[in-house]
Amino acid sequence: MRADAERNRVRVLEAAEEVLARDGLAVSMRAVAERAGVGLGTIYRHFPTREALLQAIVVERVRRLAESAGPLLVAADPVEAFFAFLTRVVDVSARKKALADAVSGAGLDPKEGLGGIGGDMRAAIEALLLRAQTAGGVRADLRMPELLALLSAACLGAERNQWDDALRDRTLDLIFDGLRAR
Amino acid sequence: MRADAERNRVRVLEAAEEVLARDGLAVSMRAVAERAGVGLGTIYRHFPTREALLQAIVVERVRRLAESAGPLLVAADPVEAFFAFLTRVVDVSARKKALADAVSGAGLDPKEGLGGIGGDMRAAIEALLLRAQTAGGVRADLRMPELLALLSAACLGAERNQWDDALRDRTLDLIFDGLRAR
Amino acid sequence: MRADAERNRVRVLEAAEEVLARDGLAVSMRAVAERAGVGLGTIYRHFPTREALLQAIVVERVRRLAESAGPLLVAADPVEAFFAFLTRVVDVSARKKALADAVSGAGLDPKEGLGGIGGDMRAAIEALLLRAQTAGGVRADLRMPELLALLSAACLGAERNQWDDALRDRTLDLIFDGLRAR
Amino acid sequence: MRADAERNRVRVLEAAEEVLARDGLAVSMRAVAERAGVGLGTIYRHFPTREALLQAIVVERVRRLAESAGPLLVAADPVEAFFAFLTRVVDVSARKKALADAVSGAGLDPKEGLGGIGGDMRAAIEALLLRAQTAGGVRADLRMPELLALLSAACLGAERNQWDDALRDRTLDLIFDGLRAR
DNA sequence: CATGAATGAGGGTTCATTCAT
DNA sequence: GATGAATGAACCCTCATTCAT
Repeated sequence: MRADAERNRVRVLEAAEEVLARDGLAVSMRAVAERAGVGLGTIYRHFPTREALLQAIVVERVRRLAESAGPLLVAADPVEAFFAFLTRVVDVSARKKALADAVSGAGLDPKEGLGGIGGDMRAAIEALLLRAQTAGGVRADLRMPELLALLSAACLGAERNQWDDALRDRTLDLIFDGLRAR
Repeated sequence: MRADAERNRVRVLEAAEEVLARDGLAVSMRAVAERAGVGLGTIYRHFPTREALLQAIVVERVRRLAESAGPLLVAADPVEAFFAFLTRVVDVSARKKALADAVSGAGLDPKEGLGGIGGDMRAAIEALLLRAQTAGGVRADLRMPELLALLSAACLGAERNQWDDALRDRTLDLIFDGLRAR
Repeated sequence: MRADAERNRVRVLEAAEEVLARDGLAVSMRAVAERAGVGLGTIYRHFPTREALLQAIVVERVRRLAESAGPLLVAADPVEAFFAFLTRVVDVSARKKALADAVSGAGLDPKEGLGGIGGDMRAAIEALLLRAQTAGGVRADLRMPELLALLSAACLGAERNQWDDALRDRTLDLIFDGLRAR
Repeated sequence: MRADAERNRVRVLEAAEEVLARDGLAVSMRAVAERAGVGLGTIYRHFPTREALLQAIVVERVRRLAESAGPLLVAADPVEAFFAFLTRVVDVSARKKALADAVSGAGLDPKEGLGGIGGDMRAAIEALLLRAQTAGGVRADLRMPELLALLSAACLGAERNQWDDALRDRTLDLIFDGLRAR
């Protein structure tokens, strides 16, 4: 039963992930259940509340993203690593709805405020920023609040307007130019 | 009766404007009707659909914003004028919900795509951009798609995270730095 | 429109009344809507909440019952009038579910406590009691709390066990014997 | 395994007993299972249906109550014994929810009708009544149907309105006065 | 024309019961 | 035998939209 339950939990999460990526935070529980090929009750067994399910997905997404920063933290070129990570976050936002909301820290939990993205994510960004600044490639006066505001904005824009790769690159290049040390 | 009808149309629009600014795109038709002191049916007489009403407001807002660009088009300092207008748009976005969506041209009508903001707005921005580039204050290679993407992103971020004036200024300064000619 | 709305309000109340009388407090809103030949939303237009609808019915029932005490308050035989009213309340309880709950003051609003039946009802009973005591037909030491407890119990019993007229009379006779002055 | 099964049956019954006493007939099967420290399926192994489980408890309760009448059947004062037993039943009703329903014989199984309380209970009451009547302390014309109706009503009232000891005594005194031989 | 009452699909959630493990 | 995960009907309630008045 443990195996079954775990399998279903995963199916629910995957289905919710997909539906969320496609339709955004407005997903209905029924839609998730159908996508997962599972009864409504099964979702509620694993997640007490709609909110909880969406949170779980979004937290996991952010966790994975933050985790993916690992190699970049020891990359040879700290500046490139910094910009690469920001690009990655925006890229995922363009492909998966509701990530931008997560990065923005709003929508799911209004209290979260600007820096409401999980501590790991924030820490990863901060570490990458510090390395890039230390390496002299990023303005020394760049602070987290503005950086997060910029990242959040880029993610929201990328999701909302479905930036394609080319537009994303050109737009981020402009932003990144503003962040570089002169 | 023509006068009556027109008066009601205006009342509905004004009420919807207010409610939309306060509560965002999730406004209910009933809320608008109550705010306007008008029956639900009256709204539907003037606007066939919830979508249509919101579109109308958003179009009007954008129109007014575009209109406000007029003086800036003949301002003494084209570069300052260009940045001032962008700042104004972001500023309004932070104060009035759903403007960011308008500028993004998405959410209401997904077909609209990136440049879905009304032609006037787009034209105003383009004209300001051209003047600023000609004056040599803005990178010559800045093109409209990226500029609009940036503006849209900033608006969304400002609305979502309720940028205060200080954060807005600091964040926009970073963006603007990336747009300046070197 | 006023006429229509009022007609529907009445239909909803009548339907709810019937269904409530038949099935008790567990009625579903859908059952009421179907019985009334009305959409679900129509119920919610008139009554903001399930609770509110049931309250309204029950309050009206109690009000009518209390009102029906009027003539008895000036009846020639105060003692007979007193017992007649109690009998009537129990009688209605046996025929219409949820009245007993109302008289018991529980189920709908737990705060109500023992004397939670509307003030009018309570006042009517108290007045009838006083007249009957003054006339010397009812024990002078009978107080309201016990009287209401007895009445509530009889109503609950009559509803639950569907007392027929004969059983009701015999049972109430026993109770009334205990209330009579010796 | 027989022992195991029997032990579980008892645990389920005890848990259901407690939960029922506290929360009334609305108990959920899950609540019972958790209280019993047993899986949901285990309950269904022993009781085919929610109804059946509740029935079983109620039957057991009534059985124990009936059993407790034993000493009273040979008590020195038959009249006092009679009233004492009735008081005890009402007392338990006030403390343990769903007993009143049991005594009323309704709610769980509507077919049961008035005398639906187990034969033992009924027999105990009848025997006590007979002794009390023979002793001349209770009206000779008191019959079982009315007596059970009264008892049922008192139990329901005591449970619903949470009679405290004082109110219970005063109310029962009134009822008992109506039952006494003159 | 204006009104707002009516509609009913759809939303989140609960829970008795079944059955794979 | 025991477990508890899965099921899905049912519940209460909201809201865009229609249409009788």
